[in-house]
Amino acid sequence: MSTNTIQKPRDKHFTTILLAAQEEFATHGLKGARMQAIADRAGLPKANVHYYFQNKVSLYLAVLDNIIATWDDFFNDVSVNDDPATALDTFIREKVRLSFENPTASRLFANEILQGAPYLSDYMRETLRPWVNNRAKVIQQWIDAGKMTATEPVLLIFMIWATTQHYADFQVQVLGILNQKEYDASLIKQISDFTSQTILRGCGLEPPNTDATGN
Amino acid sequence: MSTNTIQKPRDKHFTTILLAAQEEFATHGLKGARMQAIADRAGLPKANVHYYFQNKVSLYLAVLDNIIATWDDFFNDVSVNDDPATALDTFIREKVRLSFENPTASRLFANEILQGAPYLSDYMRETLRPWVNNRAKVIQQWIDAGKMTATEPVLLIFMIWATTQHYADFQVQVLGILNQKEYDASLIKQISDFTSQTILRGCGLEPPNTDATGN
DNA sequence: GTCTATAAGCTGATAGAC
DNA sequence: GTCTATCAGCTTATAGAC
Repeated sequence: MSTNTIQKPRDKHFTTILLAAQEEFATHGLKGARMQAIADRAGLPKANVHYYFQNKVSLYLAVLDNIIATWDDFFNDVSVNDDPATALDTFIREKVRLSFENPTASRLFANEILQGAPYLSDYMRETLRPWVNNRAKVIQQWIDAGKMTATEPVLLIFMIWATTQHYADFQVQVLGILNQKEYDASLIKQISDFTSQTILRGCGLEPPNTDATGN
Repeated sequence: MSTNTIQKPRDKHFTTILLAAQEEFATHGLKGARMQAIADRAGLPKANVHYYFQNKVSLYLAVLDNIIATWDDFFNDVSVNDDPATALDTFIREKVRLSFENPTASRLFANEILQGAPYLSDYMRETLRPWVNNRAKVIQQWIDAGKMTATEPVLLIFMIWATTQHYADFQVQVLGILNQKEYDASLIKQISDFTSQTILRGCGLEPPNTDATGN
């Protein structure tokens, strides 16, 4: 009973607080977030939050770590031999899906960057930059192999990020303009199709059939 | 001397504070911004800020008003009779230019939306939504006239916003990945060309020649 | 582990001299 | 109009009972 009751999430409250903090930080940023508001979102007294996390910054770092750890990227395993249309289509659709599934994570990331990325500069230099350069190389190889129109691979990645994350970060604006209360399945489908088709055509690629495959 | 010395900007300090506040609010949002930090950016004592602006919220509203007033939109005067490729190319390039010229305004706007647009809901409903619907109608007329491929006009506008504003809002990330200290003219040209060409091709339009026009 | 109460310091805003 | 000094209230963080 001593060794086999170890749980990775130290406590259910640990996770609860982490999620509550993610929402608060995503909305107001590090400086704007209030420990009391995080406690309220978690439905716990403020002192309880401090029991699990030493202070505001360490809680913020824990949230950032947690997000980056689950920051799946469906463009990792792509290589020259893959079909660029299929690979880019999958990448774009997965990014759109993530935006709707976990908008808070995207917003928190956006807030951190807006504030100058004070706590993510290491991650950007050591992880994100190499990742982008590596993926850009694959796109360049597709271009060199005549599989797609010449373009700027890194700017293409920026465009995919910007377009897909827009629906998470600017959700309030998008819904306000569309005069809708929330995203529904048909809108998400429409956005996925539009984004993939437009960007793929922009790269001189023929978008895969979307109706038959169902995605 | 009594009537003809009226100046619209009540004072040079008025403008100085407004700009300092714009930077602080753009970086940290309303809650995260500090009046002391605004005063420091303006190079004035904190009490001086309160002399010109009653409180934090009214200063924030003044900054928002100031931004929206100068929020030129180069897609206003477009009509069915215009060439969609030229009109969209101009719109995209002007949005890119604004992103590099006044990134702070874009970032402030982004921060307000991330926080749920508490002070811009009226503007979004009464000004922005009608504007988008109106411009979407023109795009739809181009499609109906066979001037461009069928697409979703509103989503196209979102895509242009997202792609162009990305370079202002995520400047730190973009420069970090490109391993550059700041945006230079050749990079801006490259981004303008890429963004316009990719989106126009994505709409089934032939991008205008960019080298000759020097745009 | 949980929670109330409170200390210590920060922040918005103002009073009042110049 | 400008600026120093300062107050009142908010915010982080902890002490200590349970």
